[in-house]
Amino acid sequence: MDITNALSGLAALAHEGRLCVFRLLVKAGPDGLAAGEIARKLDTQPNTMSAQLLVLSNAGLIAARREGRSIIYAADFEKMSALLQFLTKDCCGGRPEICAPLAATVNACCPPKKRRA
Amino acid sequence: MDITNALSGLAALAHEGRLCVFRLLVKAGPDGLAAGEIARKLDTQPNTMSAQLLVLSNAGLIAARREGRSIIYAADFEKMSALLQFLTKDCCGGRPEICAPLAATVNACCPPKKRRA
DNA sequence: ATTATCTTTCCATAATACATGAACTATGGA
DNA sequence: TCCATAGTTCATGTATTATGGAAAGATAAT
Repeated sequence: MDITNALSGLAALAHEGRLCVFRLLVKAGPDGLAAGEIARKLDTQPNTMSAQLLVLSNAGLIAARREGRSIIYAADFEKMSALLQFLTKDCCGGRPEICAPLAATVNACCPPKKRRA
Repeated sequence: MDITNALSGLAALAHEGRLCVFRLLVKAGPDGLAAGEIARKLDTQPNTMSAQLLVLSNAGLIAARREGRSIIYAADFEKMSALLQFLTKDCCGGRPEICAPLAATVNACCPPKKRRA
């Protein structure tokens, strides 16, 4: 993840429609959702949705695969992680208490494996 | 953190100059840096930098305080955490392995307190 | 082959964001 | 008071981006 990559990801998310799409796909998980289904859920026209999906896809935040007539989009969780890592790089300059809230959230979702939290 | 808030944060970061400013301030920590110093470090004109700082400030990602003739900007780490939490909300739908890389990064920076990691 | 469904691409219009020069405000020192 | 330093604000030209109608591409069913 370099800065160009991070910028395209942030720009892709900095748009109400696309942010909703991304969050929807994050919740949907690896199985993803069909383009038309996303458009219906978010009450957006198919061509507009297609453009939004393209932007997210170009940023690498989501990936597309064809299944019959449908095109299924799914969030790319590794890319998302990489983006967040980029933002939190050197986040607290040795002062862990600064980003403790973030750690708490992430650990609530994904508890550390070593020993048990 | 609601979606409007998140959008302004993401939009603020989706700009090369502003992203560099933010990362610089994240590294600088709570002490922050003076506006002019930031402009010099990033080789940007003072008025352009002022506009960039305003956008970040309006998004709540950084905060300003006056010290003599200087205005010191510092990253707002809580806000940053809130934004990342917003993005990772329901991030893995019960599949912790999906966002494990992020957890690893955050924990490397801010190890969980309970027991020792 | 024809038709229906799902999605994308093309194109024109409208809206928004960006960088810069010039002017302005605020603080501190002589 | 006068001046220098530190930042900000304003106006403007430019460029990028978003949207939706119309048409086209791809797949499946009859």
